[in-house]
Amino acid sequence: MNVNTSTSPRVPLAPEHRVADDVSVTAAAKMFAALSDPVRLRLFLMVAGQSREVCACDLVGPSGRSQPTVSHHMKVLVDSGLLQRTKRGQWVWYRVDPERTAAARAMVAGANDVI
Amino acid sequence: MNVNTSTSPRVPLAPEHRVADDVSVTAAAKMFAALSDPVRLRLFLMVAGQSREVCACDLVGPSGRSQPTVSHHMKVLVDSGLLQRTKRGQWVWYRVDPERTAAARAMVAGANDVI
DNA sequence: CGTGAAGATTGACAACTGTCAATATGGCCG
DNA sequence: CGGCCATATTGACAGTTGTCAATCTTCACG
Repeated sequence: MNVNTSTSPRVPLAPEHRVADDVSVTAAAKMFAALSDPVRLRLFLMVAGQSREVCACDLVGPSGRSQPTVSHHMKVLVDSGLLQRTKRGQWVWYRVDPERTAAARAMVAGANDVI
Repeated sequence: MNVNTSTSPRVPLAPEHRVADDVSVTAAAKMFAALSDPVRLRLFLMVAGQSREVCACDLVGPSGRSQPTVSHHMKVLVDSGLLQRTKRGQWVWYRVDPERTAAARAMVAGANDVI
């Protein structure tokens, strides 16, 4: 009944819905990479879940990883841009960067659900 | 002047703002891992940026990677849950899974910005 | 100063990942 | 059937990553 059951493609990708430039894609990929490890995602959530800054000293225990490992993970999160770091006295405090996290969320949002 | 300039920590992490259970954290980490490679993130955006399904055959060229590599990347995206796959005739079509992408976005949203 | 504590850095190692060439699978059409 | 086309799988290899023990650095405070 239908001449073209297999709906041949060739409706190529859409005019020029410019996806995103190299720079922002690379930056976004780096943020997602920072969240791609379960331990590191938990560390991020521990910070993002608070309405105030979180001390590094409160992260080692709950994470179940050694201090150097946690330090390494936090550096990855900061380098990705998702978290910000402040040293106060001997302690280090972390907080979310709202703009960068918003950018990450926007990337996951397709063209459809407009966030 | 201030006895406690260094704002000693010990305001430990917050009552029981349950962060997220093991399962969802692991699942979310898997989704972020899927987006953590620039090439793969682009592939995802090519699909997410369209309002309709996208044929696999339209992804190889623009991605600048070999067909097997693209096939591998798309499998990672599907296995993560971010994309859905349908084979129609000889062609394979991809589309976003709205619920899973929403879940991923929710994870990136801290407690503050309530999405 | 010196001591101790918080956090960072280094080095090492196993596990994982992105990539391609080669090959396999499965569907269309003549 | 037979050939072709789209996509998947396999195998191999270089590069990256998560982890810890050991060590270093920085800071507060006597």
